[in-house]
Amino acid sequence: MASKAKKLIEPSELELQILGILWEQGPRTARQVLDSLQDGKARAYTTILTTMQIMHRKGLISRVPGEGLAHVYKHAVTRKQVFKPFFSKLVSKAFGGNPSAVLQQLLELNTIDTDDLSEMKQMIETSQAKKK
Amino acid sequence: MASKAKKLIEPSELELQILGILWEQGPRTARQVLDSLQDGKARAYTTILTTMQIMHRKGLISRVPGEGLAHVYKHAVTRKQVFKPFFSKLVSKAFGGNPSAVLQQLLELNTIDTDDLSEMKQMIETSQAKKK
DNA sequence: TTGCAGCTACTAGTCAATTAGTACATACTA
DNA sequence: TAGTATGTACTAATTGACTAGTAGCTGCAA
Repeated sequence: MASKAKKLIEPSELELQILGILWEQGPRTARQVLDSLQDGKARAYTTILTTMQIMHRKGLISRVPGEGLAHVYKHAVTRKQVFKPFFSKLVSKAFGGNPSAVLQQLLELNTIDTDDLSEMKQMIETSQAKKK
Repeated sequence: MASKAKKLIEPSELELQILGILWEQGPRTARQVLDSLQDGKARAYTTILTTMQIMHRKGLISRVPGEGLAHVYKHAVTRKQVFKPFFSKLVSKAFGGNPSAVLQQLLELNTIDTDDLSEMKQMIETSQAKKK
C-alpha cells in the first residue's frame, strides 16, 4: 500500500492567520487577505504577498491567475490536516496527554456563550454515539 | 484601581513543553526536565539549561537553590495564564471566532476515549450550570 | 501614447528560538 | 588531596519568521 506518512504541516502564526481567512472566506487575493487581517497591526502589502508566496512554495496554498493582474489564492490544506497534528502535539507536550484539560482551558474563554455550549455538548454526544 | 493589563505571556514551543513538565510533575532540576523530555529529539544538557535560564529571566519560571549544586525550577505562571490568551487568539485568528470549531478539531484526535468524552461532557454541563 | 496605479519577483535586514560549546566552580571519592 | 562528575554562566552560531523595499511589468485613463 502507498505510504500514508504525510510530511508534518506546521504553519507559522501568520501563516495560520492567513489560512484562517482562506478557510473562512474562500479564495482571495493577497490584497483582500491584507484587508481582512484586522488585528491592529499595520503591515505592508508586500509583507503579506511575500508570506503568501512562501506558503505557496511550501504547498500550504495554491493559486490561479484571477481576473486582473493579481493571483487568487486558495487553501491547499484543510483545517483538519493542520490541527490534528497540532492538537496531538499540544495535548501530549503541554497537557500531560490529557485532552480534557485542553477543553478545560478552552472553556475559560469569556467569549463562550450558551449557544456555543449547547453546540459543544451536541458534538460530544455525537462522538460518544460514534464510539459506541 | 490598579492596572490589570498584564504583559502577554507567550512561551515558545520548547518553553511550553518545559512548562508542561513543571505543571505535571512539580519542581524539577534542569537535568530532570531533560530526562522527562521524551520526544525523540536528542538535546544537550546545556540546551535545556540555557532555555530554562532564559525562561527564568522572562519570569516564566522561578528557582530555588536545591540540595546539591543544581537549581530547582518551578513554574511561575499557571496553565490558565498561558492558555487563556493563547486560545483567545487561536479562536479569533484561525477559527473565525467560533470556539466550537476548536472542539471539533480536538475531537478528531484518535487518542480520545469514552472516559475522556464523559469527562468533557461533564465539564460542559458544569459550564452551562454556571452560565444559567 | 504617456503616465499612473497596482501587481509580481526578488532581495535583504532584524529578531527570537534553538542549539551547544567553553571555562570555571563545587563536591564527592579514592 | 587529586581527580572526576556535574553544575552554572557566558558566548556564539544557525535557522526560520516576519518585515518591507526596489525594480520591472501590465493595463487603463486621459
